[in-house]
Amino acid sequence: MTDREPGVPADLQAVLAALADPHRRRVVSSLAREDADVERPCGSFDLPVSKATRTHHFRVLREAGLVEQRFHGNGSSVRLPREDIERTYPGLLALLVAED
Amino acid sequence: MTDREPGVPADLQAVLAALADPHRRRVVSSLAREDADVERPCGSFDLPVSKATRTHHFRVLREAGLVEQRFHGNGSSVRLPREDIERTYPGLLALLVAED
DNA sequence: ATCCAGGTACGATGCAAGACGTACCTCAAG
DNA sequence: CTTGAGGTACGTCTTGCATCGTACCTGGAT
Repeated sequence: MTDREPGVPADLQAVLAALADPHRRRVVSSLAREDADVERPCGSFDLPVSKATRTHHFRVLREAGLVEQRFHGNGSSVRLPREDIERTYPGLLALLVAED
Repeated sequence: MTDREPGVPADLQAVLAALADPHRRRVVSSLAREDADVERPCGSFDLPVSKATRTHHFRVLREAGLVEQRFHGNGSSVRLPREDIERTYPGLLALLVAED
């Protein structure tokens, strides 16, 4: 089963709301720092929260269009739709990468 | 008077949290669309909220370093520290201006 | 002096959102 | 088949935050 989300970033309101959470921002900036648009398992970001909460955060990111999530049965991975984000909100990812 | 170091935007966390609110984002993008760094009375952004709430929002914006607020007795005005913001978070204002 | 518009401080309220436990699902490895 | 890891759904708890009313302050206009 190769489900993919639409892939178009949501409105700026949703995007900023999603990024206003430190855990979610950390996921996105972590992906944005990768060399390419690599697909990473959701568990590879060690978020100090429970499984249920992690599911919640990835849902918010997905619905904001900030990640594409692929479900493969007993696991799931995320990928940063860099092109789409960059086209809609140019410079946004650079801001996150520059942090710290 | 919670004055921070003047002219320096706060960390990205505070900035994004401040911009996650539609009313506050509207104030900033409205200022960012001005021709120059003009000083505008706080009442000139017609926010559909009470006086107390407006005070609250301007405080958040001020503490995030997104506006400079000048108090002149019985009134107050805000100004966008465009240079400072642009230096710390290049491209941020452009994102807000581009919003419909 | 009085009034009023513009602001702040404080306290209260209502709701959204983050966090969690539990139950349940699916697949892969034993 | 059984087990365990990774995920989701649901209900709940709790915290944070936007909002407001009220009281109070200040300065300009009447």
